[in-house]
Amino acid sequence: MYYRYLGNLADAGVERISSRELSEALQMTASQIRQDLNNFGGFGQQGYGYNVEKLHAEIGKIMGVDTPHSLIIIGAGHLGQALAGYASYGKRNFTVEAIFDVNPEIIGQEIDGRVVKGMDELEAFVKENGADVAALAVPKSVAVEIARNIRDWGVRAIWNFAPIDLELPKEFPVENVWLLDSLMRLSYDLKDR
Amino acid sequence: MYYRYLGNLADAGVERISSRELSEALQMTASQIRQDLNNFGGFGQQGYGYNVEKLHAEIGKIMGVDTPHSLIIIGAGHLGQALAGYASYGKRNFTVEAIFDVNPEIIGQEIDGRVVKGMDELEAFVKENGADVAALAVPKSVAVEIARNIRDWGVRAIWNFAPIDLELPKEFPVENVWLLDSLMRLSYDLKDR
DNA sequence: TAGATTGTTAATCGATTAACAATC
DNA sequence: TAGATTGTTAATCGATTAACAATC
Repeated sequence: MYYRYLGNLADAGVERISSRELSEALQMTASQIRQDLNNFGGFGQQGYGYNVEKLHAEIGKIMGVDTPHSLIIIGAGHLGQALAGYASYGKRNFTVEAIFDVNPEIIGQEIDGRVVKGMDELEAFVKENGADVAALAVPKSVAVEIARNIRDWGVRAIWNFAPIDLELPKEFPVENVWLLDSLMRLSYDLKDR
Repeated sequence: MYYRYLGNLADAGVERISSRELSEALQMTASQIRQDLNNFGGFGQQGYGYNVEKLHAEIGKIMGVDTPHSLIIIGAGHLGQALAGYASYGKRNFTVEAIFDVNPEIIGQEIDGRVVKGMDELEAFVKENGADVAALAVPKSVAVEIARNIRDWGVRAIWNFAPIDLELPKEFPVENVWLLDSLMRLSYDLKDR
């Protein structure tokens, strides 16, 4: 959240910001912000506040944005194609290296300049090239098995869009993007209004 | 989280579950679970535990899943099309009512059996039919303005996929789905491993 | 030097956990 | 009746807020 907001400020040409100003924009207390930032280091300066660009860069470093990461996309259905065409990965230093699907009609097609590979090529590809993150956009019926396999083959983390628990050891990094959960929060917000 | 897990249990035919068993599956304490559930009502029974189907239904009611909701999709690019084709809305009692785009080449095309309407039809559509939720899958350069408009016209909540703060009054329900944020959490998890 | 604002400690608050009586 | 497990109170813990000395 800090990273995103500071990026916007930097784009807008803002040079410095105080914890009080940040607190108004982000709807939290200035104390909270100073505590948070201080857990990672003294990024501010008494009497001045924080330099926007420097703070943005520091938080980026903490989050690992300064390290390039490779991304492969598994499943080239609607969602997989949307993920493949998503233009902003570069902003977080990610690069899409390959896209895979089982469907023979999709294999060989071009999506945003990349030819979709068959699932039978996945094992060899991962073993040869590795992959920092695999976006899993496949039906939930096959997600668990694919997840287990790609982890064994060398994928380091999974960005999971299948609405199911992947059952991997809990130290293995998984980010679940469960769209229905967020839609359900809206249905809750709409109650009794 | 409870709703999702209990749904899986129900599908698997599990009839009853105790807070202790739930706590093992969900990686939290049994105390926590009993506290959480009791805040909404006494759904369990001493000596027995919780009836899976009943608890699932109760949580559904709390979340508003028992009320049907309408959904419109604004922006029929890759992401909008993926959202339009997403099959599982019914599970949360949502129905996709219409899809809109500005691009003349896309307008009139069929996506999963629905004809894409032009953005110039949006105002009339919303004023006439209303919409509980609008999924906003448009470039961030136009997102803020569209958001302001559709709220004025009668959309009750926004499911926002544009990576920008929509600047709506904070009592208006907005769920931001910021994919790069979750990808960035993975980049953080991958640090120093 | 005076004003501003951080870094940091202490106080407060709320959330989590533990414990156990109630009861199925 | 005995065993199991909830509902709920009390104890603990951690996170947030307030306050202020340090310092730019």
